[in-house]
Amino acid sequence: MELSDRKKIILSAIVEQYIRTGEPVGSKSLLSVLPMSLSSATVRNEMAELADMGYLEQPHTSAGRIPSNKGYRYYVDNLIDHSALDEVQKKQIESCVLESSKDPDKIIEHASEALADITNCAALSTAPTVTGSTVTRIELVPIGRRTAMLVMLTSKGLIKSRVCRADGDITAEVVEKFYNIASASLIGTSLDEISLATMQTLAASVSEEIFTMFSLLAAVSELAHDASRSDVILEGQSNLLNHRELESNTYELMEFLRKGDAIKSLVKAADGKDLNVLIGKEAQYKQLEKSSLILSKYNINGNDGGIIGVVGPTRIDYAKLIPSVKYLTELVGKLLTQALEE
Amino acid sequence: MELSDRKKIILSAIVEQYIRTGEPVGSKSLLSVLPMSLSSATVRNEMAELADMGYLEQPHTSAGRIPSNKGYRYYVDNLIDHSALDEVQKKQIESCVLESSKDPDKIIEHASEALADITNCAALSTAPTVTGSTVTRIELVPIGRRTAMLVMLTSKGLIKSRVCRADGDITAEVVEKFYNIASASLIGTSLDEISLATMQTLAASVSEEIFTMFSLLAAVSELAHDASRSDVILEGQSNLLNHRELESNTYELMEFLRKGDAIKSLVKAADGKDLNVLIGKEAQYKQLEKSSLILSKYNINGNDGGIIGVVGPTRIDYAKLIPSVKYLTELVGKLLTQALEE
DNA sequence: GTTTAGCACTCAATATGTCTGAGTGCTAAC
DNA sequence: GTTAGCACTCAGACATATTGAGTGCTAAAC
Repeated sequence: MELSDRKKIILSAIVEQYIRTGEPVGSKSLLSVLPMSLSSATVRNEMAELADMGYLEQPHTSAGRIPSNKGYRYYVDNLIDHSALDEVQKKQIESCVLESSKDPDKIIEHASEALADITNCAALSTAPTVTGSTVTRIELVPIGRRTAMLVMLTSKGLIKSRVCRADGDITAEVVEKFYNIASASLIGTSLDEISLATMQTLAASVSEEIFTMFSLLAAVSELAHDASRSDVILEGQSNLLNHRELESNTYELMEFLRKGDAIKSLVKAADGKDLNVLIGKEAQYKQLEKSSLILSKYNINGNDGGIIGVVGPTRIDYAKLIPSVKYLTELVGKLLTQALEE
Repeated sequence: MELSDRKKIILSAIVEQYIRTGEPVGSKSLLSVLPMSLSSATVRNEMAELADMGYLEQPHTSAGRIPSNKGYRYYVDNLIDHSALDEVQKKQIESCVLESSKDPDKIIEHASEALADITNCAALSTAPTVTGSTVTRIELVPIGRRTAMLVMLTSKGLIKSRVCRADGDITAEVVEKFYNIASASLIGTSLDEISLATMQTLAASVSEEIFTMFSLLAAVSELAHDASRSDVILEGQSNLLNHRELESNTYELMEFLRKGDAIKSLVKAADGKDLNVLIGKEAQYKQLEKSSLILSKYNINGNDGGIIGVVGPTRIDYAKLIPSVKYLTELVGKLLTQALEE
């Protein structure tokens, strides 16, 4: 399966030229970018062999070659340097990301926005995963007669809050009772254990103001559910319109990304490795068969955080984007570690 | 400027058929949908006159007619019933909107999502306006050694919160000092007065822990700024891809909507009236010249709230969508009034 | 005066045919 | 193993008919 050096050079040149121009690459036009001097016939022979081996394909008989998925795969795995980030890029990423606020959600959102802009692709990201985290604290801040702010803190440092409205007045006693219940039955439990049903039984245990208490506890369960949902955030979808090879099914692609369920499972599957590149059909979804994903994990305090990545056409500039995405996630990791530091 | 009854019927039929089919409407094909029996020649004469008057235009000599902006305008203003909502639609809207949570932001977001789905257009919305509102309360809930949750309540019932991180430990004294400053200098001031600069001078007035205090106050200003920003929320952009008459410049349109500045000013301009329909060039933006907006205001407790509306091609089903949007905003208004009730 | 039938005319869309050129595969010579 | 040369392929561009939905106009019918 090992390719000769010359084949490597030729494959690499074809991939790069195709990525640049979007046109099938012919033997003749390749000559000018090859480092050695060869005739077009020789190149043709090499290309024919590469095609036989499955690295290239031909849109039609009398056209040049384009890389197959396998070709891209080989290129990504063996022919490029995943850390070769040029200074200009680096600076650009830094300037975009570092001017961010200190709110963790904002940092991630902002970073994916920047990524979408820089790459001219759609960017996707997930907030830090909370799987397995427990509730470490719950605050109830009364605001109106029947409204309050609910703040929940989890063992992994994630903070979630929401406004909630009770079906009865939130008196000092209610607040106190709420704290009693919370510290007795909520603190220390894992997020997935807090369902509407368990809250219901919990509320039933109080003697008075059941309804008030229940509406508060229901809000807690919504909040817990919200926190563990870890939606995929999508930015710069409209960039996908700029890639004409996606044109035929941009709508399907955008809907697919928007729905988020499938992409969530992909992202989850990618969670193991630091960097994940999915090329075309490798992603196993019909809607993605003309697209590639570059997903990279960020770490918070050395632990798994979430994922940031890009979606573009298979004909994406891997050599430039892979290092960019990697670098971006490193930066985001650092920023988040800082932001969540006690 | 008044049209004869027959012209009204014909114009209405043309608009409706064009909306349905997307094809220029010819005199012959109109016959079948007209309530009276006429020859195609007569209809042709009427159509020629309507075209002379500017209500119709012709894509090319040998094609049928399509409504001009003026034609749509007449149709919207005089030929349809803005409240004629059929029961099925009504039920559909209700079922989508009512199952919403109690968080105001979520209600609006959810409603626009539903609207986008129902109409197959992009939906846009703004959170309740805060112009002129003042800060009525600020809560600082310490969470970690250096992190806290900041909650701000405004005179119009809007609640905003965020996590903030201080450049020093948030001790009990700091919290107390913060409350002193807040009640002395923040409560009662209007949101736009809370700038980073004023916070800076405010922080300078404290003797100790200037940096800690400043970082907290800076977060307050960010929060105030956030609250008064009133971004335009966009849902279902991908639906725009389904309208082939927008195809040529979907990207420009989507970017235009995403950027939000221009659309914000449009929405603001629309704020006066309960219902606003902008057809094609009426919106004064080149990117919108093939689109129409239907914007409707929701009220909270009888006061101005925000805007919810749809963006689609000029060839949009006004007769169906106008009542739908209107009804949706009424529902949302009720829900929000309920949710924000003390 | 309004309505209608009839007819010549227009023009986008479609189909058909031809040409061109970039690119290939193969063979035979270097 | 490399290269020159040549026959072959085929998408895309271009020119040219064909079709048909639709128009405007006129003159007759109501």
